[in-house]
Amino acid sequence: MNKKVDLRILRTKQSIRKAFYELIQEKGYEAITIQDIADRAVINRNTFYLHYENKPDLLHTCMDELLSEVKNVIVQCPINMNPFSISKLETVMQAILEHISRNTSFYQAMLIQENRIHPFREKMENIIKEKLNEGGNPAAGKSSFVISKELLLEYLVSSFMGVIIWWIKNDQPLPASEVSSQFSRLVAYGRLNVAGIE
Amino acid sequence: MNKKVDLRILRTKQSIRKAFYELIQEKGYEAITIQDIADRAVINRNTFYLHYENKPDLLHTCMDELLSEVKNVIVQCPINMNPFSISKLETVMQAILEHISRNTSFYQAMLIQENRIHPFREKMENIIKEKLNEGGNPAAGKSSFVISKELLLEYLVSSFMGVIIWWIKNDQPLPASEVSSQFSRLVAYGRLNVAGIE
DNA sequence: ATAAATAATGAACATTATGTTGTTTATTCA
DNA sequence: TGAATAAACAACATAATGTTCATTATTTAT
Repeated sequence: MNKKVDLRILRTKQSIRKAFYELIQEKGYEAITIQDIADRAVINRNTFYLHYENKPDLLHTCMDELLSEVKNVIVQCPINMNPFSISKLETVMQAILEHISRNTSFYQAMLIQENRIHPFREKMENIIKEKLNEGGNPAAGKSSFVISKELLLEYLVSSFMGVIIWWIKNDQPLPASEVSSQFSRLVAYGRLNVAGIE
Repeated sequence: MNKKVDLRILRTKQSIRKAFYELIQEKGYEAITIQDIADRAVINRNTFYLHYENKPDLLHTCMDELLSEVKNVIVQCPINMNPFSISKLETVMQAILEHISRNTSFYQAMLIQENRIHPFREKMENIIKEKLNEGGNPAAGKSSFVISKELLLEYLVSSFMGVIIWWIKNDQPLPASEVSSQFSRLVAYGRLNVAGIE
């Protein structure tokens, strides 16, 4: 029953988190040393090890906290995705974007910073971008086909995340409602119908 | 004019690359030490520094080589994306997938290995997946709207990469032609028309 | 308000990886 | 075969990690 948390622990943990997020944005995760964190948080390096095993441990703890918030946001959407509908997709995305808006610095630290092999993905995307960017307007067409369910899911999720990251990276150039509306229309009707000519 | 490359250099560089790719797949980029690479390549640790500044330098050199190959593949597609068309998109994607097929181990090392904050993206995607996965079948609809060009580009690229990574991760469960065909249809006509009822 | 509990400090230490500098040995090139 | 140079070998300075232990300070609970 006794659930009091020692104030010192609370204070220390808060300082560490704050220092950590700041440092990630300043120099990137990899470059951070425990001493950096200790200095910034104004604690002894030893004290860090009293609360976290090491740097990855701290990282994962922070991530899990953030992600449980996301989970909450999604759960609190009074919506069940079965049957699937575009307006539901739109609602969920908007909720997530608004949640991100409330925690901008966290998400910038987690999703925008360059890190390891991840830049490879970026570089590769840039190359593909170059090619796709040549594209102007599409031609029309219409039909019904078999699509791998897994492929479709992957398609949805990655475009979802892609748009989110784009939105964060560009300091939210559009309102959350607009982004989620455009996104869901793209998903629903496709590039030809939505963005192209008729 | 004299462009002979010393065989010793060639041999050493090859061993280093080979060792590096193997080690990435075995223990992940972060965990690798220069000594690991030297041991595996059967060279002196010092020799490593004769050819690369440090671990990131080696990584980026490897990445750049691979990426220039991708660039080649894309350029060699005798296709200009302007005007945009779905069959062009399909052709380009198929070319890239086939290129990946020819260099599977490289791409697995580069795109699949877990690394740093990147797992955050994965975790977050999983949460969104959970929600989206509830979805069954869609309803119909049709119209024409304004879509942010940047958002559209980001949408395309990230879904493109997402499908590619999915394909690699799952050991190419479908032929390259099938994946690119399904993908481009999704892009063109949207989830409702392609994957849905109607 | 005070005593007991415990968090934080400070210093020391072993360990491991990095990156550098010479010197020596072996291989390649011409 | 001799000159050039890559690779090996050894030694070193530096920096970060993670652990230990005694001491100090703060918080909690009585």
